[in-house]
Amino acid sequence: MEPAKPQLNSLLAKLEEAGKRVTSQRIAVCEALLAHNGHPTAAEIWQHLQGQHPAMSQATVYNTLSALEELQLIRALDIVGENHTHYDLCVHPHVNVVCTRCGTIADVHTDTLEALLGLVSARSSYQLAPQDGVIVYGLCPACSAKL
Amino acid sequence: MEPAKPQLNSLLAKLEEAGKRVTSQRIAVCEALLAHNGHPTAAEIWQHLQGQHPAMSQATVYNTLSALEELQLIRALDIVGENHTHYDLCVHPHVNVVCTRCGTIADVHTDTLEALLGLVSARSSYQLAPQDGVIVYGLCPACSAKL
DNA sequence: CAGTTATTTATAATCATTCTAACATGATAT
DNA sequence: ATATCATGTTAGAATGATTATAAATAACTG
Repeated sequence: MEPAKPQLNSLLAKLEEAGKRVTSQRIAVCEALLAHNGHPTAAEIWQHLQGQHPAMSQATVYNTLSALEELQLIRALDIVGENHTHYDLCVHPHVNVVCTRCGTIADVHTDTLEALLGLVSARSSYQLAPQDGVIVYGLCPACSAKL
Repeated sequence: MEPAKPQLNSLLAKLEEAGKRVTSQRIAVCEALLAHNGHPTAAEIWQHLQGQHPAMSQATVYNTLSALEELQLIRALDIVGENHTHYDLCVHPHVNVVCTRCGTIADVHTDTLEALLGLVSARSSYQLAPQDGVIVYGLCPACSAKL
């Protein structure tokens, strides 16, 4: 059901394919991305790396994330009410569900997404590939329980 | 098909209902919102008002937009690749389609939306009300023609 | 190894948004 | 009306995430 999480090696291989150098910093950022089981921000990645790579600059984290995003290995998520950009490791077609209360982001995988986007596409004459991103806002279970 | 654009009077009435004062600045911001046939940013509103209300401060524009958003009369849209927050005047359930190339935002009204949300809701156990917002990224007709 | 290019780093700059404190305005009650 | 008080506005400063800059470093190529 859930598509497998990308492997470190495949990320690094695709960086190399694209003519980017596979530096220790980029390896570390990729490792941190994979270690974070969620939708990390640049700041979270940088903090996570402070222990093992105290010399890593924030600019390098931003640069690496930009490179990965350009290669479509990760996807940027800008969420209303959050001031940091989050990143999604999963680039398979899926929906990101975001809680309007607490900001929690979840991934939803469904095989019918394509068909439904096809209908939206027909109404808008936009070309919608599901890997381009779908964000739905709502209430997460925890927050809706509190009401 | 397309829900009617909100009227100036109804916006102001709802501000008043909520115990907010209907000041000349707030009227002007609402007028500018309605005059902009799209998804304006705070900066665009402020620029548009420079002619008629040269004393209007940017803080007032931001404050008014925040007030309208809290009352759910407009909706904030944070778009990947855009550094300004856009606002959507339409708070009826609909999909915002965003071009990944040029950032153009379109509103799509479709009865398919409910089906999409029902599906996503079942898989995520999030409570999804369609007016909470749905954003789909893709290519607008103009950009896809250029490829 | 030498030369070239990409990458990293620290730091400064940018810039949308928010905060602050003084002032103005509108509502309310005498 | 007038005084009072809460609310709104303003200019300007502060915040803070991200990006730009320029010097130093590391990786590839021949």
